[in-house]
Amino acid sequence: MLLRQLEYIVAVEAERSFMRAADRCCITQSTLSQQIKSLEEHLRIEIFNRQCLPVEPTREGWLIIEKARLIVSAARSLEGFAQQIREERTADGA
Amino acid sequence: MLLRQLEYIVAVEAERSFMRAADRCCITQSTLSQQIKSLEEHLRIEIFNRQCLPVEPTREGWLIIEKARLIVSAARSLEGFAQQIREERTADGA
DNA sequence: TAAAAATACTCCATAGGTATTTTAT
DNA sequence: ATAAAATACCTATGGAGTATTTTTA
Repeated sequence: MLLRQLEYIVAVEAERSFMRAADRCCITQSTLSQQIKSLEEHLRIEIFNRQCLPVEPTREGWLIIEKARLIVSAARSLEGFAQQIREERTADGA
Repeated sequence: MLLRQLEYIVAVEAERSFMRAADRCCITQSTLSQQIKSLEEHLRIEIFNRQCLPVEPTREGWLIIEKARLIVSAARSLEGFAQQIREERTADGA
């Protein structure tokens, strides 16, 4: 399970479209589709229902996406925190 | 930044050893060393002080590891949650 | 029939391994 | 001297791309 794959499902939920989500993630629609499929196979849970357009999360997908959002958010927070540390370092002239 | 790399620094903090942490993560010491270096370069923060043995986190490393632990824990929780969903599914006979 | 998602390839970046060297006690 | 971490080098998996084929509405 990759952090990126969690970002992808969060993006699809937000955009309700694989194409737009791919744009947002700066990857192709093909890669997004493959990576989400790969995550679904890993978890053995279908996250999105493609039987309709626009795509929407399955009942189980919603629960996964909710947790994914927290993880993605915490990961971004870690990156931001690292940047903050670096900035404080230069401000100190260290 | 990879989820696995966060697992690696959490393991090193727990084991206070790259070798034992590698064993725990089922990878070689070499891979662990490379992946932690790669993470440190990505964040541009030195997480562990190797000038001493056993290795210990730097001042800044502690802060990163603390946040990493939360993310790793949330990721494990997501995997466990997925398993739970699958079990409920079979229990329902669906 | 016109969008959007899935798939069949191809490529290559990098996670991971083995063997060795360097470093810390 | 010796245990542990770093590094040089290699391999192979899989993340990502292009082109095309299904799908859904």
